[in-house]
Amino acid sequence: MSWTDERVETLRKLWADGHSASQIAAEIGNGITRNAVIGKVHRLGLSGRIKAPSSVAPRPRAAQPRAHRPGPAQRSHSHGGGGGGGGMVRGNTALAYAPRAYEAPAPKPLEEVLIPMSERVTIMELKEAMCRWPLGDPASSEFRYCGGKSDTGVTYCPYHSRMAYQPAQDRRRNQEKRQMMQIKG
DNA sequence: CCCTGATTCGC
DNA sequence: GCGAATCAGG
Repeated sequence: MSWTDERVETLRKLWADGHSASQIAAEIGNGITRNAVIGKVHRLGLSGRIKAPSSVAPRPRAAQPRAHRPGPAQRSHSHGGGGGGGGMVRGNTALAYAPRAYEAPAPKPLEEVLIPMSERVTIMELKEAMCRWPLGDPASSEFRYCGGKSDTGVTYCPYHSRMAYQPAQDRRRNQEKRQMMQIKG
């Protein structure tokens, strides 16, 4: 199998959409591994996604003499290990951030400008039937809760309930894969 | 431990 | 060009 134009298109789309390499590999399937995805991403020149340059230390190159690849079934138990020798999807921290957060001069939350000060409540004013959606920095004295009306025992108001449960849609394909690695060893 | 992307380099 | 092995970080 090789990288067809169709696969490259899928790769670019998913990568730009913030999917992790292992997720894309699982999505394309057909023996495409996470490493293959990353390698292709580099060759396509779209590797630098969202990370800040200072986040990754500039490692010295040509300084890691690696033993020649001995064979397909021989590998030392080191760190990483090529993604676990078939490591698949589970955590996906890449989905946590947007693919365009590299230039954010205003770290202020969006809700802070949308919700008037008068509608927000402190933790002391918070009642059971009030929305507990956090606003701002919890370590700051300016920290407030939404305070919108919510049913007793319900955490959020209808508006924030949607936001809280929005990123719950794709948790399917990794189920079988994760079981394979669970039962091994 | 699990994961992530980055890089190297034999093929 | 491809991708496994490896590295480095969370």
